[in-house]
This record gives sequence, structure tokens and C-alpha cells, in this order.
Amino acid sequence: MGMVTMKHLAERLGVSVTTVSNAYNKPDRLSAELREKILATGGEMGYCGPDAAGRLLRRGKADSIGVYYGGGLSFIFQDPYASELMAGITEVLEETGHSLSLLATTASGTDDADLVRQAVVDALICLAEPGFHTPAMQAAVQRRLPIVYTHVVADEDIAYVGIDDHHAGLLIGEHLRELGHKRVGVITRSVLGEKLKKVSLESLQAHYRKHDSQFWLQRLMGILEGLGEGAEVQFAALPRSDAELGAAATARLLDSDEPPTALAALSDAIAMGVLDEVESRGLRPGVDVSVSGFDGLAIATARGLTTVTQPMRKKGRKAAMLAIDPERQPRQITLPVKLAARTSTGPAPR
Amino acid sequence: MGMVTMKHLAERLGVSVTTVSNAYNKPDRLSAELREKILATGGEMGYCGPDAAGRLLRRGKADSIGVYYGGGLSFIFQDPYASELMAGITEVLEETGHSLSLLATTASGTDDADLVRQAVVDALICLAEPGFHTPAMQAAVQRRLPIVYTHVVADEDIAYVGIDDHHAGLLIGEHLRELGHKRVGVITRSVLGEKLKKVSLESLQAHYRKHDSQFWLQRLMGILEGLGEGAEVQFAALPRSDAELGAAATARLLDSDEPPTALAALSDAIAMGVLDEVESRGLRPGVDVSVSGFDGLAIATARGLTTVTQPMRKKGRKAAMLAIDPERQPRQITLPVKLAARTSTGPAPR
DNA sequence: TTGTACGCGTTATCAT
DNA sequence: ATGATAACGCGTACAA
Repeated sequence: MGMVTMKHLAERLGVSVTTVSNAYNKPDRLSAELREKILATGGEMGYCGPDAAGRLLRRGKADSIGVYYGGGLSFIFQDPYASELMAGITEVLEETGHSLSLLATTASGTDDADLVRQAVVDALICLAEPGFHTPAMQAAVQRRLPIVYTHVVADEDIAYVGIDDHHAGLLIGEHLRELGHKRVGVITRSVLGEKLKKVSLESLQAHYRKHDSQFWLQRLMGILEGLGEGAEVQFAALPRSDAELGAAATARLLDSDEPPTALAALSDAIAMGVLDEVESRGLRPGVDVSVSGFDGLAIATARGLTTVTQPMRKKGRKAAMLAIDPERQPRQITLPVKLAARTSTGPAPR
Repeated sequence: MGMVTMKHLAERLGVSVTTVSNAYNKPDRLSAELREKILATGGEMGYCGPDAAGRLLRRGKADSIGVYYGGGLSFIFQDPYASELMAGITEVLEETGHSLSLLATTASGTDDADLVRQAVVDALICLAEPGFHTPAMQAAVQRRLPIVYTHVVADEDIAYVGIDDHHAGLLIGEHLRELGHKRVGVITRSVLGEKLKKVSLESLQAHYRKHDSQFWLQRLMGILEGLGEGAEVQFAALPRSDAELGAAATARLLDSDEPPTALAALSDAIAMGVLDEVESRGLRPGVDVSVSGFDGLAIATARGLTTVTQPMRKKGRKAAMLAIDPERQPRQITLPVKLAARTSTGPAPR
């Protein structure tokens, strides 16, 4: 009644388990007819090939790549940036016959570390959110699991595929400065859905430092540098990259005493909400108020959003290849970004 | 050099492996101080908890649920319906601390069956596309892996969470008939990206039968029944649920000699493209030509699309719960659908 | 070409 | 509270 194992099959046929094993794994190491017979009676007995667990223990290879996403796992399927990245990753995994293991962070939030420890994977791809010095990633390091980050990490031993976030931010900031914008609202993200009370540059810096999440900060600082000294900047920080939250933040910024003439969202997903709110007020993007995004989603193009584009799918592909083959060189890849100036930005009014 | 195991740790401390195991798994079965010491030197030696493979072999539980998607895996992240479903699934998995294993179909397409055989999972959720009698699913059955389908399966032994696709189609068909539409274009999907040459009702029926993919056919037949005898129906079948393909098909249908007065898309994702094409021709949806969808995506609501809504996220949640606890009753769940009549449909012109 | 014997790392059972 | 032992199912030297 229990599971049919190689042993059963071997006993039934009067051959050794080795031979049965070979029948499934090394066809050239036994006669074709014997192999045939073994496979046949195997099917008959309801044996369905070497057991995954046993084989795993013995071989030490899982043929599976893990993806660790510190935030809620369901957001991977909601956030367009993450989706594109995942699409790139899975493309490669399909080509190489690997599976993909999504590591869910436990609801209690207590120990993602345990999850990482128990994951049956050959390598880990870490999608943004919290950074390197997190317990989960430390567990992976301890397991000697190859890790690939999808953003730049300032440590030369660590493999990553990223973009130059500071430079990307710079492109946005300079673009807005050249258009004459002096009052700018920057809408960024907080890490792990945390809610920030007062959002100042200092509090943001502290927040990102705390979560060891450098790249949002890089973007932010890039924008500020690009805007130059004269600019007056207000901040908003959203717990998710989400259009609705983006719209709400926009409303707040536009309702302030001296509303910004430009709104820089740190993701296109957020920018979609910014455009929604702007348009719903009868304001014309690029004329009455300028709006910029970040990422280069297809949907952003459709709405004429000025943004910085990054090759998301390629990023995913490269990360997957690095995870599958940890020896691959180079192990630190920075992909190019490009400013896509479209209709949502224009000269500052007045 | 090699991996640090319980045995090493036990020898080093002069205790038994059992005790070490208990230190990690059954804290109440040994003194607090000994446990403390074990965990401490464990950390020191670079031991990072019970090995996943060993534990898996011994316990027979992987704490992981597999999702099998016959089409290309990367589409899971592109198709909004699948994304919603996955979001529901992952929500539950997060709550219960399970991982999610996405089973990629090999590029060669040859043996998904092997993939299923090797998957380290406790159960399988099967997302649409090909049906029950596929080699991959047979492999799962042989492994005695619990399977949950996300559509109705006509076999009382099989667990599923689905909707009444025929009824849903009926709602659309009747709606269009009541509005007086006599010439209707139906845009459906083919299975596994296959391209159909001539698209007739007969060829579609044969196609769906061949892939054991009943539910598209159910929707189709429901629509036809709802439209009644008098209707003249043209078909298009897309290899993917995709706006661009939907737009192209729409162009073809509208360019025919006697263009349809209504276009019924079998998914909202397709319907988005239909709306795009209709609008780009300067036609008014719901006035010059009626458009309907299927699923009830948020984005469809935003554009006033008449559609049949189904609780996608709930579907995912229920499927996950069923997969986690295969004893759960009932094992065959049919969720309700609702016609959402909005502005994209209206009386037939003339 | 086929078989023997052992180890992979863990946990359940039973004993102390 | 702690320990000894036996599986779990498979792969692989090594021997025949």
C-alpha cells in the first residue's frame, strides 16, 4: 500500500537495485531489453521513477532556484516591475529545466531565516526589499548557497545584476532642472510596507539604512543632486509600489500651500497613480504639472510618461543565469539605463 | 571543508545526534542550558540547522506546494488572470508558511512529466491550459500527489475550485441577444499557444477536445446558446490572452464584409486589446460596436468593460487551502459568477 | 553487464 | 533528560 520503491521493483524482478537505478538514470549501462522490462513492470507496479527526496539527498542538486522576496509574496504578482523581472527569470529556467521556488515570508514575519534554511534549492535570487545584512540572507550565506541580488551591492564578493540607481536618479533630476522646476515632490517607497510618520530626507536616510536597502536611497540622492541646490523638495514614502497609494500621495502634495510643479515617482507603478490623480483634477501632465516615473513599463509608454528605463527582463535573465551557474563571469553586472523624455514632463509653469 | 552536519556537532560536544536534533526541533525535550550550548557552538561551527534534504527524506513533507502551468511559465507573470489567482494562492501559503514551487515546462516540451515526478512538493495546483489526461498530470496521479484544479473537472474524484463556465458564457450571450446583436465575433484562446488555421466551431471543438481543455469550450458554447439560433457568429482564436493579439483579431473581424456588431472576448486581457482597436478606429464602445470580456479584472472596470466577473483571488485561496489540506471538504467548489453590464455594451446599431 | 555494501543527514522509536 | 539504533530511498565506488 505504501510507496513503491526501487527495492520492491528489484526484488520483484530478481535484479539488484543498482540495475533498476541504472535503468532510469544510465540507460547505456545495461542491456536494452532488460531496461525495457524494468521500465515496463515499473509502470505496472505503479513505480514512477526515482523518488525526489531520496535522489535529492544523494545528489545534492535540487534543480531548482529560489527567489526570495522580503515583502509579501503576493506582491510579486501585483507589482509590474517584479513581474517583468520574474518573467525574465522563468524564461531562463524553462530553457534549462529548472524549477522555481518562491520563498514565502511567514505571516508572523518572525523567521524568514528558517524558510531559507529549509528551502530545497541550488541557489537564491534576492529581489530587492531588504538588503544583505538580513537574517534570511545570513542564513543563505551560512548554507553556502549562491546568492544573486537584483540590485547593486557594494561588496565585491557578491554577485548581482543591477543598474546604477544614482545615475538613473541623476537623469531624472537634471531633466527636471533643465525644465526649470524648483519645487518638486518626490514619491518614493518605504521598505517592507513600513509606514513612516514624518517624511524628511533625514528620516528616509535612516529608514533605508536601517533596512540595509541602499538602492532607493541612491535613486533619491541622484534626483536631488540632479535638481541642484536651488530646489525645494517635498517627500512622500509609500508602503507599496501602487497606483492608488501614488494617487493619494499626489493629492496630498498638490494640496499643500506651495504645490510642487513636478512630481517624481520612484517607480512607474506609482507614477500611474500620480497621472490618475493629476488628470482627475483636470490638470494636464507636462503642462500644468510634470510627472516622471522610473523603470520603463510598457504601460508607462502608453501614457506618455517620462521615465528612466531599465532592461527588466534582461535583468531577470542575467540573474537566473548567474544563479544557475555561479561560476559565470562577470558576477557583477550593471545594466544600462536611459532617460525616456516623453509628454508627461514640460517646462515649469509661470 | 564539507558541510557541517548534526553528527559533527554531536561529536564535537560529546552528545548524541538525537539530542542535537531535539535542540533544533523539540526544545522541550532537553535542558535549556544544553540547548543553548548546542545552538551556540552550532553557530560557531557554521552549522545552520537541520539540512533540508535529509529532513525531507525522513519526514516526507516538503512544506511546499507546486503549481503546474502547462503554457510558458513566464506568462504566469504576464497574464492578469493568472497573476490574481497566484496572488490568492500565495496569500494562503504565506499564512501557513509553505513555499511555492513553480514547475517550468521544459523548452523541448518533451517531458513535463519528469518535472512533476522530480518536484519536491506536497501537492500540486494545476492552472488551466491542458487538462487532466496529460502525461504530467498522470505522473502526479501515479505519485499519489494530491492535485487541485482551478477549473471544473467532470470527475467526482478530482478536487477543483472552478466556476460554471457554461453559465458564465450564457450570461454574456443572453446579454448580447437582449441588446439585439445578431452578428457577433467571438475571440477565444487556443491551448498551449497553438495556432489554428481555419477557425470554425468544429475546429475549435476538436482543438479543445484534443487538449482535454473543456472550459474554454464551455464558455464558448454558453455564449452561443445565449445568443440563440438567429445569430451569425465568427470566431478568432488567439495563442495567448493578450491585448495586442486581441487588437489584431479585432481588426480582422471589423474588416470583414459584414462586420459584427458585438465582439465577445473570452478574457478581459483580450478585451483590453479589443477596446484599443475599436477606439483607435474612432468607434465608440457600446454605441458603434459592443465589447464584452470575461473575468472581471480591475483594469476592465476602469474602462467600463461589460464582463462576467469571477472571484479570482478567492479561487486561488481556496485552491491553496485544498492543496495544503487534501482532506478538506468539500473538494469540489464552484464559485459564483456575475454579469457586470457596463458601458462597453449597448443596443445593436441600426 | 550485474551485484554488494555503504553513506547521504535526519528523525522516530524505544530504551536508559 | 539523554542516548542508541533503525529506517527513509537512492546513487556510487568497488567487486564479481
